[in-house]
Amino acid sequence: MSNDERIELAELLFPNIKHDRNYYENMYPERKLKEGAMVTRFGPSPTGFVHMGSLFGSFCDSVFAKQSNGIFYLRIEDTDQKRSIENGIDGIFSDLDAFDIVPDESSIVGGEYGPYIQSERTEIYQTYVKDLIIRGYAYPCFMTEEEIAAIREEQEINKTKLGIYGVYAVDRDLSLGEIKEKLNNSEEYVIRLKSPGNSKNEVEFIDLVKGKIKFPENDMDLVLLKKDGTPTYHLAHVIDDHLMHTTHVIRGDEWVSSIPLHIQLFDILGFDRPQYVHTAPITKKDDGGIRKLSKRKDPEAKVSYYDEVGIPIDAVKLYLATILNSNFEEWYLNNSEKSIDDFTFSFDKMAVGGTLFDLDKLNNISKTYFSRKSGEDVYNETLAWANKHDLEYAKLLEENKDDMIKFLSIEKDGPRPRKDIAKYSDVKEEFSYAIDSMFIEENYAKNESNKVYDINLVLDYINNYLDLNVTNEEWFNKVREFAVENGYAATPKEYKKNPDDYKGHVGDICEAIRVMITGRMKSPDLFSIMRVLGKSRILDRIDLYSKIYK
RNA sequence: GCUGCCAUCGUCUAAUUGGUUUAGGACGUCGCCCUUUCACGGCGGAGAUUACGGGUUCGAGUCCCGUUGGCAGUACCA
Repeated sequence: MSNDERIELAELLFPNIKHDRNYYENMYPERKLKEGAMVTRFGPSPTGFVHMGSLFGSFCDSVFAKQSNGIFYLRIEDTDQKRSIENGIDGIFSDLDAFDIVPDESSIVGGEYGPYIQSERTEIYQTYVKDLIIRGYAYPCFMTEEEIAAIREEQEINKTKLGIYGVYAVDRDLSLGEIKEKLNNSEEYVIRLKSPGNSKNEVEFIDLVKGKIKFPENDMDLVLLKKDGTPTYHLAHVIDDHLMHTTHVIRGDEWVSSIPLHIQLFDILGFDRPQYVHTAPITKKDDGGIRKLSKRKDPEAKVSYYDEVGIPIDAVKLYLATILNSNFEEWYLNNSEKSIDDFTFSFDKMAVGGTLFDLDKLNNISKTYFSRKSGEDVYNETLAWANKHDLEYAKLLEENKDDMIKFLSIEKDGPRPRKDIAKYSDVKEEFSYAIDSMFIEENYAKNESNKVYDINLVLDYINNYLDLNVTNEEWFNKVREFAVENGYAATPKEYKKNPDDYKGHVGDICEAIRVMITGRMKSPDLFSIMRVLGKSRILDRIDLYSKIYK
């Protein structure tokens, strides 16, 4: 086809495209950012809610943009209208928002480089494709699905590479006359790349996490515009990331094999290539095999799962940070005052292979997260959570605010704070003794002890020995005295030496008190609990206990 | 089939870029200690002949080749 014929073809195919590419090049000039600032983007399809994998991706995007004083923007990739679901976009925004991942530019907050929804950029894509046709790098392809399937079958039998390339790209050299004829017959077509590549040549590129990768050059005539004039991911990626001036394309590593195509497209279009960062998937063991975490099969893949179960969002982010950079975990352990924002992430500390999702680790991270929070913070966060997921409990929390904070603050100060809560829902369980109205008979059934304790002994102690206005040490010494007077050993050690000489030891007395006033065998510091409760509530509980066990 | 990536304790990983490594840490697990219980903390154990085989080298977890295994892509889906 001659130059003039290609221009004629381009006009024929895209009569409505009036601008040329310079129009857009001028409309979206280079960003004015500091040296080293990264421009990253998250490009979800509105096909459902955000899952762990894409949350991880967007977390990377935002972290690297933030720490380099760059820009993180969100681009909705909805070029496949068949898969898009209703409210899909809203779901993405609300999920990201819940994790405090805030794009600097998006279809909601706007920005100079929009529109940020691909379905609104069709004209832009077509402008560039029109240019490609004029320059002989693209052509209309009229192959039907059946024809393509037949080719594929043939290729499978011959065990050659699958796809439309070389001799299989039957429409790549159609004459203008032939094309016109098909157009007049209203045959449907797509626009394919007329790949200038040769698979015998090698292309090389640097991936910032995987390093140098070599591929055979792309020689496939891949689809650029679909039958409906909408772009494929490949085309949209190249044009958008160029026009929006993305510096670092961070995406899942299922894309690495398309790299030869993408860099070819960048080159043909005369764009600078971005840096590529391909991240390993988060995986899960399943039936002996390993697969990506799946929204369908794994509840923990759903980002909303964590909120439902009561794992703090920041704990999840902390976990994401530990799988993002292998040196983060140790840093966080050694910097108890710092937060994720204080850590400098780097691409070379990212895992190359897939990472198995480890709920145990998340749990542990969540526990240390809680241990570093003050009682008041734990209270406030738990209340906020309960307001969403357990209104009844939320009400009780509000009614018992002062007490709750006191209980939650026990053994919180000092270098080794308590580390017993992993989820907001644990608070209700672990602190079941904290709220009077929840402290009912059934509580005692849960104390996992079959023992029946000596009520009179405990009453004697409470009435005649307990002084709540002393130090913990003074208090415990008193308990010791009381124990000895009643035939109990002062220490467990003494008891163990001569068990026959005693009825038991101090610990047994504490256990009796603990079970009666908390309903549990385990609790934070007993004396602290008693101080919060006060004598009369202690007596009430003993009274309740005696009703059941007498 | 073709193309590419990956391979260190159950899991996540470290190993100053080939040089005291009896391969380090964290999570999990087990035991002991601390202790009025639990949690925390401390100490310790089990758990990896660095997938396997060859090569280069004075020296290999680290470099090269092969094998095996896992993963991904191979769409008018992203």
